[in-house]
Amino acid sequence: MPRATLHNRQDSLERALNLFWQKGFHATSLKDIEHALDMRPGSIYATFGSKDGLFQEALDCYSARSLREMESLMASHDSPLTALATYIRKLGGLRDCEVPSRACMLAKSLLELGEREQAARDKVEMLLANMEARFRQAFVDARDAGELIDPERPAHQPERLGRRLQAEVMGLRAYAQREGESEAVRQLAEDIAQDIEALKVNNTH
Amino acid sequence: MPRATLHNRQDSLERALNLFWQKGFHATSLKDIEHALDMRPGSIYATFGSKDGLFQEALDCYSARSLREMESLMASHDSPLTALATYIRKLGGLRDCEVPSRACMLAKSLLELGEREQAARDKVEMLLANMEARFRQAFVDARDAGELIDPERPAHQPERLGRRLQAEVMGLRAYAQREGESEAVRQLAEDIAQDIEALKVNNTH
DNA sequence: GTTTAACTTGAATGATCGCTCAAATCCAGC
DNA sequence: GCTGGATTTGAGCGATCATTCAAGTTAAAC
Repeated sequence: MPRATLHNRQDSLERALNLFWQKGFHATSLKDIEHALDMRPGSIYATFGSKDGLFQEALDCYSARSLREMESLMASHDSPLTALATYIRKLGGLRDCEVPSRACMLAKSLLELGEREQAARDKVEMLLANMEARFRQAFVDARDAGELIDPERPAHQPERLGRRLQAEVMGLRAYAQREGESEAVRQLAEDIAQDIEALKVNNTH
Repeated sequence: MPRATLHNRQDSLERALNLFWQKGFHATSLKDIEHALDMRPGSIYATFGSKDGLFQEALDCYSARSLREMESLMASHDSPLTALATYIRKLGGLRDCEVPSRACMLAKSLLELGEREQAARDKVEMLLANMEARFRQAFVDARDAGELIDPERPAHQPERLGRRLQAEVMGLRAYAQREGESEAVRQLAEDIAQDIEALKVNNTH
């Protein structure tokens, strides 16, 4: 073993993620990446294969982090529905956060990528399906705990609630991408959160 | 007047819109545009000034069409809330439609455009604000007609309902951009539509 | 038929794109 | 200190990017 790598792979991926998340796939150039990672083209290609490959690894990075945060949030609440409402209310503060983009990286990529980036698109689809499955599981947990006020209603099936929540999150975060009063985003999140709490038995609203 | 224009401006704009809507701003090259409009670079620049200028005019074109459709839908229903529910249910059929993209062109552009396309971004923000204002107006009409079941509830203020609807539409259409069963999109739209109808007095649900 | 100005053409521009690879660099093992 | 092989470098590749403009084309006006 005649030489150690100069750069930490995970750290490089986080930096690349921040770039792609902020500027999108097409608007991010190799020049941008070289600067952000402090690596020369040769090293980048030796490590990640291609711009597309780096992008896909960054997507994994983003998705893993998102799922980790979601898991930690679910673990810290007894009630799945309360956890989800908290999740949404946190997104309501996005406008005042310092993040590469307020929009969801997966949604942003879903809308941006075309046929020429089929592999990355497939990955986005899979990661979105994972996220939706996690949402669905939260509603299954809620139902099994007897938390759902009307589990027989078709629209309150975990499958439909999970799907709906994913769409709400994509919509909320797209809305948060707009310039404008942060209070509007907060209110929007509050309204969505209250709709989730309204699914709960014995809720006071 | 020594020569008539060979190409119809509006027709060219529609073609450009379809291209940009499908591929996004960055992934659409002048080559693509030349082919779609059957025009050479010189004509394109003489007519529209720049790729950015053409894009912005295409945005106007999209927004005007969307507002026109919305207006026509509102006019054909006595109840604003029923009209909005119909609007959403129509979006539920997006997966089976032949459109350049299932996603909203404004949302897609909002997520894609960066600081380098500031002028276009500003235009997107304005057009989104217009659309949100139209949604808000529909809820004002519903309230003034006594259609709203609980007009005093904060979350049922027209301003908040309009904002919410815009976010729901962006979320629904982003979700529709995914590959997958068209039935899922239809159910999602149905669930949103029913929530709108639930705002209505004397609704049977 | 000639003039004239608007319109169209397409080769060419410099910049930038993602990417390659031969050479330089570096350090563990001896 | 030397050596071997993994790692890094950066000049440079061909392709493509958005854009320009001098020249060519066209049809209304006279």
